Amino acid sequence: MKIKSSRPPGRPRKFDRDKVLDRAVTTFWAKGYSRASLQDLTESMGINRPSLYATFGSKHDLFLEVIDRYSLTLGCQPVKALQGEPDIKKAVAAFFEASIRAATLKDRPRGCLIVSVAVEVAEKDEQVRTKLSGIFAEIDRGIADHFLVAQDKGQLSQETDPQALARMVISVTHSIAARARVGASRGELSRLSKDFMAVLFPSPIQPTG
Amino acid sequence: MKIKSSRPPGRPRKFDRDKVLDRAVTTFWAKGYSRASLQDLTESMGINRPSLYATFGSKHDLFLEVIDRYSLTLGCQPVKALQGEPDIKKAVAAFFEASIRAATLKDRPRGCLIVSVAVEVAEKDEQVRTKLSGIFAEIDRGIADHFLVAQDKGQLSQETDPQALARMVISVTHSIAARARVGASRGELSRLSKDFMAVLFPSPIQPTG
DNA sequence: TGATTTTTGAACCAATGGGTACAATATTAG
DNA sequence: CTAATATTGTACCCATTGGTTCAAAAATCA
Repeated sequence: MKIKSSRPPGRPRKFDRDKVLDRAVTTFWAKGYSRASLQDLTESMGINRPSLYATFGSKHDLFLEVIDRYSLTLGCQPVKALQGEPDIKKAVAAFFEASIRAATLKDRPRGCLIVSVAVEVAEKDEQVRTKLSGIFAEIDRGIADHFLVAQDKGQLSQETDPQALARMVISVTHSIAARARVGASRGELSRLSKDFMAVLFPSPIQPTG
Repeated sequence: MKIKSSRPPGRPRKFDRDKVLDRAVTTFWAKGYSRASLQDLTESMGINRPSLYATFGSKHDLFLEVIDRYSLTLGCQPVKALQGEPDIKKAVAAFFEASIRAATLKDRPRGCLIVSVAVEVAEKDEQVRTKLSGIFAEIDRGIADHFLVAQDKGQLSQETDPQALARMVISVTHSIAARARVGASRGELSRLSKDFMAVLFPSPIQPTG
């Protein structure tokens, strides 16, 4: 009987796949797909070209993986923040806050890798477009489901369309990403999100919507 | 006394400046800044490299002009549609419709040159970032002013913050641009805008939106 | 006409692009 | 130990990049 060895034969790789992937995320996020050169990428990732190609296939394949990696780490934090908050109003507020935070991190590029970078590529790149289309749908569904549950719990009027509310909330984050990228401050972005909160959850006594 | 000649001395140029600029708009819009090569540009514009450089300076300068050109032509159509409609609700509807149309034209790239392309570049390009920042502010102001006038005409509650409403309406178009770019249909985008209309202008008695 | 001014077109340039070949190295299997 | 396997680093490949040179062409001015 063979015991599965802890390590496969051959020279072991010097780097952690996910760690260098995270570096690639930042590089693509900052420079965009085309202006992130192999030199930029290998330097930021701390590996050399053959390692990159052996591990990820090509620059394009790497970019596809980078999109997934971003979605699974930073990109999903707003949705997680929303899902982690039982009260619906607080959940939306947390969603916006997390979006603003993610789009204005100190040591990261501004905006969103998906909205501010990958979307640009989507026009001429069917693989990217298909992937993004799936990610958009997934986010829509994740948030709509959360609102549906809230509706079942009686936190949301039966008149409200959970899907519609989800799309609206997401559109705010798209705007946050765009505005953050061109230099908007956290304060400005917070104002935007507060405006929406006021409209989506009007206080009962307020005379006009 | 010298009569100003209709044409300056020297060989006349073969092309119309704005016309070739429009072609450049489409090329940058489709391919993004970096993947639009000089070859792509000169081919689509129908001029050769020295003409391009003599007329526009460099690829980068051309891109800056392209952003302006887009803003003055296609990009401003939603705002114009809004301003052309006296009734406020209809004005917002027209704004959304024009945004959707501009983002899903048959013979043009999808999305918005500003939101889907130039914003990506903004991160590492201060000139682009500054320009976009100004354009964003201008759009904000243009729409907020329109709402302010509507408020004076009594079409909008005094409680409403025109600037806030402007930002909200604009955020929808940011989302429209992003979603159009990844393949959303006009129907899907219309649904998004209708959701917003329903929230921004709730009709008390109307049974269906 | 001839002098002047400007644009055009083709060819050219150094630098950079993504991607690879290959020998050296580091590990496991026997 | 030796054989087999897989990664690393250097150095290289050629296509493409943004940008330029320069003579020919096309117009105005005198």
